[in-house]
Amino acid sequence: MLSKKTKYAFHALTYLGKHRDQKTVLIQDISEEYGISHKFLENILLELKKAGILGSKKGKGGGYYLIKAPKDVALSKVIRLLDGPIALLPCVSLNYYEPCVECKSEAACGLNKVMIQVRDEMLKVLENKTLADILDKE
Amino acid sequence: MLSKKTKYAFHALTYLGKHRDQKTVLIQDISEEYGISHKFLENILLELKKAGILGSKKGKGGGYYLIKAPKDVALSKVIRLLDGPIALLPCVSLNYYEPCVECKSEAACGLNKVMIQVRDEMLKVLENKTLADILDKE
DNA sequence: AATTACCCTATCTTTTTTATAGGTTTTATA
DNA sequence: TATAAAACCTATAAAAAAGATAGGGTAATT
Repeated sequence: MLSKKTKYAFHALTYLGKHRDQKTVLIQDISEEYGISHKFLENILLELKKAGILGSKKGKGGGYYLIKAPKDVALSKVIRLLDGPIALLPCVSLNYYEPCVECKSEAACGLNKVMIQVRDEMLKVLENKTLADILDKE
Repeated sequence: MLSKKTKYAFHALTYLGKHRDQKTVLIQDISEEYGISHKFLENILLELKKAGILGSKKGKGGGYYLIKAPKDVALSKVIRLLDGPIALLPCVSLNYYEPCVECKSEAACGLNKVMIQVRDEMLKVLENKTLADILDKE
């Protein structure tokens, strides 16, 4: 399951996507809309900004805004950013690889090989579905 | 990511699958092969037994054995048993459904709809890949 | 009857997740 | 230029989940 952080990130991105007509959106507007703690959401939006998905403006009249087109924000990007690996095992993660301590030989591990297939199937979906798909359905 | 419990369950099932020629396999044999705590593994094997995947025999010469054909042990079954939901959000879980508290209307939630699609794609893989696929690759 | 090994429950420790706190910097505008 | 509004930053605390351990109970086999 996704962490709340990631789920909230998707909610926030959806909200920002729906309000692209306005220059900026306040953290508070989003936090009230979804009942998310202001401070918790703040951390999430900051991470999205550092990742180049959001832009922000400080001071009065400031707030956050989408920097990318919704179709260019893949689900995989958001998940990796907030939650980490998408793969089901560390030994098959593309972005967060770690060997399994109990594994003598990765090359001879059937579990490893099957999980690589699972990962690739998952990525086919998560790399191609984007924020635009979410917005289309709202 | 899968929990260690689930990963260990797959290791144990693989080991049992590879030793189907013998009547039973000791917990200890598996725990030594993979360096898993005997007691921790015991709990896992018990759950697999309760789920009807493994059988066991008590007393001298006892141990665990596979009750099902490897091709009938889907990855999804093992994951759900030890880890819980496969879906990425509680509101799209088939087996562990819970509404999202922040969600006013599930029917109007784009995130919900997209995550249903993701879930279905994941299930396509996880329901069809089985222990037999792991064993084939060992 | 003794041994072997599964069965069960409870508890403890560690890690991760979730949330909070408090101050700093930047910007618009009156 | 003062003030208010808003993002930015860092640290810490609380809660939950995962991982691991302990110790005995029970059943079956030799």
